[in-house]
Amino acid sequence: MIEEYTIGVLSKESGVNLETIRYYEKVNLLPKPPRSASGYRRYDDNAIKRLRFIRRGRELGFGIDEIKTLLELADHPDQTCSAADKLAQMHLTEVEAKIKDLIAMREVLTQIVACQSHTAEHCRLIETLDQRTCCNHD
Amino acid sequence: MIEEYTIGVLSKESGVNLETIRYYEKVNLLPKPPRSASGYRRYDDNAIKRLRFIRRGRELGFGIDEIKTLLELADHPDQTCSAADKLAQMHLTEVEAKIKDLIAMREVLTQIVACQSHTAEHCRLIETLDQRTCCNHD
DNA sequence: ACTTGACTCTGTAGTAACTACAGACTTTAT
DNA sequence: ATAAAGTCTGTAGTTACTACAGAGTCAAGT
Repeated sequence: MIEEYTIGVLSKESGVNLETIRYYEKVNLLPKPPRSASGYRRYDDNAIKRLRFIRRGRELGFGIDEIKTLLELADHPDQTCSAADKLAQMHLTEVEAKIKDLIAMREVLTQIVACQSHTAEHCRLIETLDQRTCCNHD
Repeated sequence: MIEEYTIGVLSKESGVNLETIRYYEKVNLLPKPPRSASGYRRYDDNAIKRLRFIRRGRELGFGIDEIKTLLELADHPDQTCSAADKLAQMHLTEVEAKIKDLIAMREVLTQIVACQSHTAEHCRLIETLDQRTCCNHD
């Protein structure tokens, strides 16, 4: 049995925003589906699978172009996987760099928030940005 | 002594890209500086201070609009600081949320990278995105 | 004086990944 | 028959820049 879905149903099934689905089509992440007589997009189960694949990729922080590559790899199960391995490794490195940056931010912000501020003159945040003093200056 | 700088010097002194400085002016983060007879921007020490303030704010992850608010607060040292406190607290919450998301990504990616993959059919990354199995499935 | 190179000017367009309409048409339910 | 909900295309807005193009300006060397 071949089920067909409108874009609204596909959106709910895949967890991807309806407008985003059309956007994915425009950037060639999703193939153009067949249309009904009146021009409505008609999707099948394959589209759901593909869209879920994309959503999981996005949740892992992969970019559109990376996901395109991964989809192509997924379509060729006989190819070696070193390209995907490489992508995963590179992406992990980027994620780790972002975590490092954010943790540095968190450290400063935590110190700022931990202090009681009074007027803007002695405000911890503004002091920090002015680089007049730091929070733990006493 | 009032020192004057061209935009190129200001860029080096503040650590902010030259084009970014013009952009900051356009979005009203930096006041329009006076011009030389030939139309060149002329900055003073105050501009350096302000731009460094902005750079530190950006390094802490604050958005342009938030920094605008902080600059106004910094210009009014007699006001209470609760607005800045609130901004810092809100921003810290956002940073913590981002860290949480990225750590979740890192966890999955680390598992994927830790495994030896062979062909795309049994590729950990593609398996994960297909949600066929997870890395630690055996 | 002239030329060369570095600097600066304005304005526009591109980046990533969507999101939000406007205005028109179609389908479904009452 | 009508109204509500769904869908269509195409464009513009979001964030914080970055990258030009094409023109004018300044400083130093010859």
